Amino acid sequence: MPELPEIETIKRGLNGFIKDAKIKKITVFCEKSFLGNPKIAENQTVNNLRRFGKALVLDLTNHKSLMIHLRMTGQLIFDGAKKLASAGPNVVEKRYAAGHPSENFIAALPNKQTRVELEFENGTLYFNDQRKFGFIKLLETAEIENDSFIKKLAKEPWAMTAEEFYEKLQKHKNSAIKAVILDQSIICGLGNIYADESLFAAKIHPERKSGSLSKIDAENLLEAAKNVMEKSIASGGSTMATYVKADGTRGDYLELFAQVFHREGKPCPCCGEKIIKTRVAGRGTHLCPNCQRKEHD
DNA sequence: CTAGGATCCTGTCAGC
DNA sequence: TGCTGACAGGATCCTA
Repeated sequence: MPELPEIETIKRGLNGFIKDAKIKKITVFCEKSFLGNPKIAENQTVNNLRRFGKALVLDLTNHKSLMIHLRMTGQLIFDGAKKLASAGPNVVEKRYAAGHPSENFIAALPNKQTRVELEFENGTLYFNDQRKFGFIKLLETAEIENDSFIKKLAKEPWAMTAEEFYEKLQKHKNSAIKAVILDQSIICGLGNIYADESLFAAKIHPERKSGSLSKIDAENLLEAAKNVMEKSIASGGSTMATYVKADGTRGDYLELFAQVFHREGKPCPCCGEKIIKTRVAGRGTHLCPNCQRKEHD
């Protein structure tokens, strides 16, 4: 899915469209994609957009909130006009799309993969999700922090000290480091892409036991995680803007920053060795066998 | 408690 | 062409 940088991008992007906008009607096409009674969120205004790790939360006027998790293939696509008057009369941007990159960003909606549709006064927000792992959940605003998922989230890399991170790695010393940094209760925000990118940047082999990392390794890895995610947020994450190039052809937003992810067979940007793809912690894993050594002293 | 694997679901792609 | 299995930007549940 969409990892932390994508959700942060979605939050910032949607803010201009749906903050202070009223939800007129909610249509649920797939029952398991919406938890709770959608009627309760109708005729309510979105006061605030918040992010908790990879979850997006829309706070409503009636002290309820919609918690949205995109998981692997979720997307949020808004079709309509920007709310901000500052957008002016010549609003070019009529659609804002972000999340799992696919043709849905530019397709006619709703379509086969549309699970929930939220009609606002100024447009429509589509929640698309091919694999149905994602969901929208209606909760009391006061209960958001007590939600089982949000409650166990660890700190984000920016809020964590290298010492803290190192201590956490020691607690899971027999697991592969990649598995450990994918665990949201240990460090929050990384997914499969940024885990691979962070490990590459810190020159750490994904299969190394967490306990074999030195304090310096831990510090480097934490720094790398911050850097790769900041860079992705700065480039707009996975959005319609990065998916459709200026000439109308399809691009891959990974081109903007990925050094190893989806680059198997291509030269390592650091040493020229061929990037390889393996399997670690049950996930496809990309690395440079020269820059990231398993053996170390 | 940790660690690893199966599982939820749909779609696409490589290999016969 | 049609079938089959592998796999996918996540997290949880079950087992040992």
